[in-house]
Amino acid sequence: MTSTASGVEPGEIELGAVLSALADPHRRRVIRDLVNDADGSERSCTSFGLDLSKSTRSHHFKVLREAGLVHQVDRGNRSGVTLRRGDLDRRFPGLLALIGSQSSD
Amino acid sequence: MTSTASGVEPGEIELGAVLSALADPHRRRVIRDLVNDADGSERSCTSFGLDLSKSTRSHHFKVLREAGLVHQVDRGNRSGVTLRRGDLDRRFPGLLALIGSQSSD
DNA sequence: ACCAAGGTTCTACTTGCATCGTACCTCAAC
DNA sequence: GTTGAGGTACGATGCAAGTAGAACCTTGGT
Repeated sequence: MTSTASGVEPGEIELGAVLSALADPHRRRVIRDLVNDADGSERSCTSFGLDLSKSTRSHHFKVLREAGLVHQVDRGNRSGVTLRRGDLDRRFPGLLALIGSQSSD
Repeated sequence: MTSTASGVEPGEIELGAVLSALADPHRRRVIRDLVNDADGSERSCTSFGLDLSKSTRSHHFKVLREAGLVHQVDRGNRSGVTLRRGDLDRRFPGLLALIGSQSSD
């Protein structure tokens, strides 16, 4: 029903949760791709080419969502994942640029 | 014997390891304190007020060392911990500033 | 010479986390 | 309306990580 879906408040984003989320290579790859996408672009969970079972993939997006890194819009069929660029740049300036600039490690 | 003690090469510092290291609150606190210290200042492991057993404390400094975040000089009695500010700023610009600016979360 | 304090290593325990399979839901397409 | 694909939730499992205690080493201070 196009709800905003379980994300923390902009002011509640915690550095520990963000760093834990970004410590995982798969999740970091998702964020890197989103950073380098056009601003506000919406992608589905499967579009990142993660080589994982779909339950594991869903889990990782839940972590990203609960850490406050992405918004996820329920479109019934698929789900629209967007980077919370504004909130993140405001709270952790330079972080997204850093993630986006890394080649793959 | 004042050896340089098990640190990765400047070019070998990996973002994943750094983020994993910083995901832990205790380790993040150590780095935050070091960032806000005078440049190149050397501190002992106990000087950070970590409420942990000394074996656990030693473990955390090993993680920081192996991730490339700190150098540790063996002075026999105590140990001199220093932040690898130059290497880190060069490789991950903005990261240390980010950690240093966080109050405590 | 002794003792206390700072560190490291080893071992062990416990918790957390990544992973997957299954079941279930929603919608788009045929 | 049935099927298939995208997602979520739950339960189970296996490995990684945080924690601490004990034994040991080194050195500064008494």
